[in-house]
Formats: sequence, C-alpha cells, structure tokens
Amino acid sequence: MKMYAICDCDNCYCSCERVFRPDLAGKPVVVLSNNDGCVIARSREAKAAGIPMGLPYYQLAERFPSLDVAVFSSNYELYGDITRRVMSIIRSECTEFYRYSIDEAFCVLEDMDGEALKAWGERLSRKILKWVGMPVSIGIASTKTLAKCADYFAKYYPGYNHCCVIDTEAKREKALKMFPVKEVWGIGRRMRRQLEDMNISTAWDLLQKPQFVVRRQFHLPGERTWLELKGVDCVPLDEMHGKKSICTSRSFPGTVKDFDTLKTHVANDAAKCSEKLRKQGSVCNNVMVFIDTNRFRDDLPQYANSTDLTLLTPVNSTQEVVGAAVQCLRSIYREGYQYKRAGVIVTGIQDASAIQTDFMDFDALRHEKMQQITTATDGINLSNGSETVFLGCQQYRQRDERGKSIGFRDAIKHQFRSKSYSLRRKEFLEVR
DNA sequence: TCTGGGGTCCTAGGACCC
DNA sequence: TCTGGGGTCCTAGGACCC
Repeated sequence: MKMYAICDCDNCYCSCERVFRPDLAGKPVVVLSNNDGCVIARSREAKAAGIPMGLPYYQLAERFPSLDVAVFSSNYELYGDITRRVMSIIRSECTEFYRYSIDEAFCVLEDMDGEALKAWGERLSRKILKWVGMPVSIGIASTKTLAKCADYFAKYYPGYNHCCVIDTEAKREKALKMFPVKEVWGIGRRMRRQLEDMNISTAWDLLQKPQFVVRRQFHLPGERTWLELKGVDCVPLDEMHGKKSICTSRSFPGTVKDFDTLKTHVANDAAKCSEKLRKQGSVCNNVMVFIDTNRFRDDLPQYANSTDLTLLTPVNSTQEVVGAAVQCLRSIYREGYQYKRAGVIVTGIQDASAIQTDFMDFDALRHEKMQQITTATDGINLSNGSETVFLGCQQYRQRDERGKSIGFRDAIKHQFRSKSYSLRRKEFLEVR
C-alpha cells in the first residue's frame, strides 16, 4: 500500500539558531522578520509563554517584561543551509521525495507495514537530529492530509517519539475525533468561521456532513480536503521543477518619499528575482512591480499601485530585469506619499534552454552581451561573496536633508543577526 | 519610532466570439 | 416593444499554505 510521510522541522528557524547555540536549549527563542519588525518564529517555550505569532518586536518587552527570551534577526542564509542538509538526508531515505517548503517534505513509502513505517520514521528523525541538530517530526498516513494530521500528534505528544502513523481505520477514526477541525491542512480562517457556525469542531464532525453539502459550501478545495480525510488520495504531489512566479519584496526601515531611493529598492528586488531565475535555470517574459504606503498609518494618505511589462524576448539578466522593473516603477510612482513597501514579481517563466532567439531581432546581439556580463558577474559573486559586483542603481545612498548623496548605507535592519556559521569562512565557529 | 515574505490554486465576472 | 444563448479566454481577487 502507498503511504505518505510528511517530515517537518520543529519550529524551524528557532531550531536553526539553536544548532550553534546549545546553551539556548529549553529557553524561549524568537526570530524576527526583516528590519526586526515582528515575531515570525517561536520556540516551544516561547509559544508556551504566550508570545503570539506576528507580535511587533517593540511590544515584546512591554508585554513580556520578565521573560528571558533570546531574540534573533532572521538569517535566511543560515536557515537555507541547515534545511538543505536536512532535506538531503530525507531524500536519501526514500524513493519519491517532494520538498513542500523550506522546512517540510513529503515522501512516498511503499510496501511497508505499520511497524516498519513507525521504525522508519523514528530512525530518520533520530538521524537528522544527530547529523544536523534539527528536531524533526514525522506523520505517516495514506493521504497527505491525514499525514499532516498524524504529524500534529507526533509534534505535540512526546510519547510518539517524533513519529505517528495512521494506518488502520480504527486509528483514523480515533485521531480525527481528537483533531480540531481548524488544524486540518487546507482549512483556513474563512472556512474555520463557517465551520464554527455549523457547530463543527473536530475533523470527524466534518466527515459526518454529506459530500454534496461540503462541495456546495466549500467548493473544490473543501471537497478535496473532505475526501482526503476519508482516506481518498486526491491532492497531487506537484512535481514541478521550477516555480511559476518568483517574487521579491521588502518593507523599508522607515519610509521612502523620493523616487531615487524607491528605485534603489526596486532595482535590488528585481536583481534578486533575476538571480533566482538563473538559479533555477529559467527566464521570464513578464515583470511586475508594486508599491505600497504604510497601511497601519491611517493618518497618512494611502496609495498602492502595480503595473507590469511583458517582454518580447524572455530574459534573466540582471540588467534587463532591473531595466523593466524601473520602467514599471516610473509609471506608477506618485510624489507626495510615504512609501513603506515595494516588490517585484516575475512570471511567464520558461526553461532558459528552450528559448529561441529570433535572428531578425535587433536585440539579439544585446541579449547575448547581457548573458556574457551576467555569467561573468555571477562567477565573481560566487567566488567572492554574493554582493561583490552589482549595478550602480542597486547601491543605497545615504543622503543629507537636501537629498544630496553623502555615502552608502545598509538596506535593512538586522540588529540581532546570528553568524552564518556554516557558510562563511570568517563566521565559522571557533573552538578553543 | 517600530506591524513579514513567498508561493499556488480556484472562482467569479467581464470581454469577446459566433 | 423587442433586445438569445453558449462557449472560451483572461484577469483580479480571495483563500489557502509555509
């Protein structure tokens, strides 16, 4: 019988920070968003202390004055590296593997009985903890939704030893009767409210509703969830090799009024998008830019807009993606607003090797040159650190009150950033 | 003063066609 | 006073995930 395992890192970002800080074991740890804005990850102890997800950092000390909590700025470079190691171990332990997010992966397991499944999961979890230092929980069942449900039990009940298997009807019924419906994979805020109104509190309650009622009220996605809970495997394992859209966006520290600074942010977002495109071997033919004022400041005039540009020839060079993005920005920028956020989304993504260059295209030669420049700069950045070479318009300038450029500065705030222990030679851990 | 970022999929409704 | 119907395609917005 075909079974699915979901392998999920426990409190991923906090656990990554703890890998190199064993002194933080058992202590509350939180990780902040970019610019140290708000809490985006909490250790078990931080959750138990009542720190909510999304809490603005400035409220942390106010609301939890006596709590000794370790605070980190997000260090995605580190999290990317640690989880890459976790994923490679998981991949080596199964035949079919699908990475679902930065900290989760699905595996397909065939021809294993309940005991073998349980042993497989416990062994894998132990191995990852020992080799990488990351605690991982594993849920196993005949559908992905039920596996996620098993994972919930594996995470919260230590008796399961990090692995819970739902492999019989009796176990399925018992589990779903204990499982809060709002925790079901695929049930979000809106559906939860409707379910409350219907007096449905467990996953089992939901299954008592006839299929057509679920379909009528919750449409296709809801019906799929209902079927999966019944044990019908119907959420496909996306075997997509590349992404369909790539987005890079950021809130700014403070606000931005002038076009030039906004342009610098957008240029950096666009450059990041082109880098991600090249990394997955893709090109895009559409570039979209959006800008936004601070929605929390209702005392200030609000403005949000976006626009996109479709390119005749698909591209992935820094210069071309940045050029298109800046052109979009020009058409939506309005003076007189305090901007808080901007971003770039590229779509129309195709395999880079599949693009045809039209020999009548006068741009063909230019594209080729761009490719050569990009290959050269990527090479330099790979061997010398990621921001060694970049476009002039990506440089953040420090300006005086009259707008005159007086130097350069950092793009974002990250006051509590840990070291990239496993990636940068200068930041390796020293053992004395 | 300070409030995240990156994805996918589905649906409804408009535009357009015959 | 009358003013179809059926189909496709595209897009914006919503809902969900982590």
